[in-house]
Amino acid sequence: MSMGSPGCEHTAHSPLYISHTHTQTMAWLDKADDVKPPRGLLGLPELSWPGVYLPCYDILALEESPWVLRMTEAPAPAAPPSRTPEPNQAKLGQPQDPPSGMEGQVEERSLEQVQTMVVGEVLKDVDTACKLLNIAPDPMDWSCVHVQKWLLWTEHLHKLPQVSTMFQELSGRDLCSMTEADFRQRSSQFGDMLYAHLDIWRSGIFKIEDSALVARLWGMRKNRPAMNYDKLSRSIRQYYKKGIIRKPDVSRRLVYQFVNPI
DNA sequence: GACCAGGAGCTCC
DNA sequence: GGAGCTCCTGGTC
Repeated sequence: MSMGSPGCEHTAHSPLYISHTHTQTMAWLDKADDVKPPRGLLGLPELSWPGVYLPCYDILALEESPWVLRMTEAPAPAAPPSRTPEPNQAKLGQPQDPPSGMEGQVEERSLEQVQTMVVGEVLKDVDTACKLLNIAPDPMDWSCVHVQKWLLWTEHLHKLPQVSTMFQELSGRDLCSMTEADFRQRSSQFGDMLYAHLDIWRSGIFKIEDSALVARLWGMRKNRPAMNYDKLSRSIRQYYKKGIIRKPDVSRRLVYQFVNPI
């Protein structure tokens, strides 16, 4: 794959890229030396594709809310400081007594929604960063320059101090081989946050939780009322030929993987 | 029964 | 002509 070369000018897709409705954004991204993320232009409609599951965050997006996730394997990344309007968000990552009754359900739902928002926003940021920085979606392909670009962008996005200076001379491969403890060693305050963000970048695999629901919503999006999963899956298989989607190496039912563009 | 894979025909732009 | 939907057959789990 050639996308890893420094200065490469291609426009990379997000690991979660499904289709391409952001032509307007692409037009100015190509000449973006200024890496300030366009906060108001982060929209990527397909990222809120309902009924899709992300293994590392156990995310299931439903029709009523863009993203719903269940925390079973990994915590959501730390909330960006600039995106913390809800009081509940301060509770992320903190141990809590299990809620009880209606009040507990409401609180749990609020927490889910906040977590949903955070992860959804981070996933949008991934796609935006790929285009803004001209870097590959797969961190394994990053050069040292790309790593620094990513760090500078993350600094800017989350108003961090100069963490990039603590990760110099590291390629993407080096970065991916580091543990969370390694990250914390380099930045005790923000290492875990950076590690969580990198973890999202490394995720290319998703699972369809409710095939019927996904098919129904796909039909709504495509204005095909008769859509069902049989037809949807046929469409997905068409993406195999285009190199957009494939089955993971260990094939499982309803599990697909986005393919990095060449 | 549900999912997977792929061929072939069709419609739409 | 390409993209995507639809229908179909056959296979696997």
